[in-house]
Amino acid sequence: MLPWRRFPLNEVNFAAQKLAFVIKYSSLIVSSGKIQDCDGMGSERVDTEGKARNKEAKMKRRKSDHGSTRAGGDAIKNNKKTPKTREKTDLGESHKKVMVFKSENLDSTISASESVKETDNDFSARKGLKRKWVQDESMDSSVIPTSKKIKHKLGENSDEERKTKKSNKKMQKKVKCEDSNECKKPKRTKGEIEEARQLKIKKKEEEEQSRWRWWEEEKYEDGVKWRFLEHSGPYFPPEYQPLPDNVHFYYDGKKVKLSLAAEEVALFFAQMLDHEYTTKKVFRENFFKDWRKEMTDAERSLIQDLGKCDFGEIHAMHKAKVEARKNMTKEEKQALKEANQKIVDEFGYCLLDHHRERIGNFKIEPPGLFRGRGEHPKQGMLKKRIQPEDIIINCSKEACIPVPPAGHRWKEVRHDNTVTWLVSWTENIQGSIKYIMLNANSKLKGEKDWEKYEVARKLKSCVDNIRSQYRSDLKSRQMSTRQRAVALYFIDKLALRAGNEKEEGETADTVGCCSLRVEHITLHEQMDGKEYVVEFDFLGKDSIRYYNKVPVIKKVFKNLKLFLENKQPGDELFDRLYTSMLNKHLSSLMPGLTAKVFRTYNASITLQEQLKELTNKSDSVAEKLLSYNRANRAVAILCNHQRAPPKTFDQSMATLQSKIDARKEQLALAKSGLKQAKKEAKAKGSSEFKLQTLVERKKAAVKRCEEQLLKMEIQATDREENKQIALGTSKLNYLDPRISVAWCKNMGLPVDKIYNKSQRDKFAWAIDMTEVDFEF
DNA sequence: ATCCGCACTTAGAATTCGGGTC
DNA sequence: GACCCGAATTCTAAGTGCGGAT
Repeated sequence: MLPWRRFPLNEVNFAAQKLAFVIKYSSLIVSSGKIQDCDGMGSERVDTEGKARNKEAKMKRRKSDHGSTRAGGDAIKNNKKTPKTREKTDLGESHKKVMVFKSENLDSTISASESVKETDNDFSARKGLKRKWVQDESMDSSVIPTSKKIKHKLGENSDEERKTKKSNKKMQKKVKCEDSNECKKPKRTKGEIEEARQLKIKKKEEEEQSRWRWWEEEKYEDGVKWRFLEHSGPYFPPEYQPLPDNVHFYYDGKKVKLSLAAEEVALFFAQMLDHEYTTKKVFRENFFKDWRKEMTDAERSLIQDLGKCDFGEIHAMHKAKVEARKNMTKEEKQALKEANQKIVDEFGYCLLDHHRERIGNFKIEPPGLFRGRGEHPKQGMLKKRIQPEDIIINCSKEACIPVPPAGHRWKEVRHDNTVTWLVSWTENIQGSIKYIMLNANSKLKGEKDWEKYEVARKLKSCVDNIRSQYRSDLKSRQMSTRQRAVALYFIDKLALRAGNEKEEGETADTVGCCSLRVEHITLHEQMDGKEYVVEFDFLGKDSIRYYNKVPVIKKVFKNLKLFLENKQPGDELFDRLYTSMLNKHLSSLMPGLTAKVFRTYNASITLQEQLKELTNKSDSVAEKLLSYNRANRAVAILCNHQRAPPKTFDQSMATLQSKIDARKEQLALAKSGLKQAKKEAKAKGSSEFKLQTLVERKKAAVKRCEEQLLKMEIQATDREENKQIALGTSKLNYLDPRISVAWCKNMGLPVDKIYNKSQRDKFAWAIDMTEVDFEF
């Protein structure tokens, strides 16, 4: 690697540092406790008008910026902002990040872009491929239930094939029975349980065999997502059931019988009464406004004050219903489960290019009160019931078009194979479009996912150049270029999101990199013994707080100082920068490169490096898994994936601790037992066979005890470290699964130690194709 | 050139499942 | 067999970014 391509030394996160961090960060997180409230930072929020003015000014500048050459010379004098006191956001116990990693540049490896080939679209050739597939891995539609019409399309495999397959399965089952003890110990309720278990195993095998190995097929021509698509349409939630006669709503102490529409909305509110939402002013106001819209004139003139409404009985009824559900008999639960399964069978699958694919969300979202995240201005608004007349169906021309519910018709039926959705509707809160799409284990999603990681790998080979480019851009004479360079520095180093512009008043006030405001950063020439520290404090996606103190290079620091000149807290930090410009620039550096690719790249490369550093082949399984989780955790911290600590966290930790203590006692007991046995054996001479075996047995007991203790202790460490960190998001969306699969192979671990069933399904392509020596 | 609608990914919370324990 | 708890799944909000209309 050429020296000039590298980050200067103070930027490189050395392996030793990182290792120390990983070992240390657990204690940091554990000991950090509560973070200060944002408002404690002395930052002020500007009123909406102020922000709107800002935006306007930015728009004007956007037009004139071309001519500007002197950096900072044309800084805008901002309008005076009127600060507004804002309701405090309860951020809960989020962890304080003390250090964030940066991945060091690795020697570039040219990535395998060949996997994303775009060629032959000769359908007959493809057909041949497919036919081959059908023969090789016939789908047994008699086992996996489908809706009628989908089933008949599936009937491509001959009975003969089916028979052979079945007999194969029988053989497999027999073998299994012989070498496992499953057959030997029939359980209490044996018959049924055993049968169910066998059925499950069988189903699993079937699934494995019927998996569409799309990654072995050629890709379609650009833009074409499918050639044939058939489905049963959406599943609608049940109609509203009026309240029983003994449940009443009271207004101002008097019983009021509400109209059906008003009653339904009242129930939405009553259901949420235990939730904090219903105490919030904005929520209550929005709800009340929308509720009144649903009332009859008479109701509207009577019910004027939400405070006088008594939903007590409705709330109690709802709670009783929930309780009753919990207390259902086994038979009732079983019946319910079967009914649900029937719905899944009918609506949960579609047929896409001769393959049966699972749909991700085939149920229409039921009506209710909108629950935004954070301080959402629209929280509490009524989310309306979706009618078939709101629904657009997308499927093949040749397919059976799903039938709308009786007496209804679809808004539209279209046949657009350049999109992946099956059903769409427009939601009434933001006016945005909602879609029904395929499950994550589908070809459509999997292929895209694979492609995403290939783009990120491509970035690996040119990231050095890009870094040196934005570093030299820090000195650019053009203000917008400098801002772009600093933003890129943050996006790369801190894995910040792009930060698109948002419509004022439509959503919670959250920001990403390009939309950062002056109030979100504080500059410290010196802090905690470090130079040029930037302190970030803002709410990001989902109103999750990002708090971090980061030492930056001098040039970045000086630029930030410049950007802050003559600005108010509510002004934009990067007033000359837009995500569109940034992405346009990035795509000129590398095709397909956008801001979010950096997140994927840095996440995956961090995982790979961490795994390399943290794991040894000689470690025990539990230790390996702890290391894997720690590597995963390092990524989650980098990407700021937080979660509310589980409600039962303290309790479950205590339980685990008491188990550990008990095990320790047991171990001590086992040890003294061993000692005693050894003593006796020695006294009676080694000829005593019985005593010798006793010693061996005791030894084994001690060893077992020790192992179990270690395992539990590791589990406790893992859980403690994970208190407020969510691993799932990075695992599912940012970490190239091939890194994990290769690691498993290297470590001699089965993949199901790190991926559960649905994760294995989602990453089937990676599990199938990854070799031990895979390098991201 | 800019805006905006659209499509699709990413996100944490809520709910449900299922296996272990008493 | 009831109950409890962590894991898995579901749900849907909230982002990103492309590309066509203007």
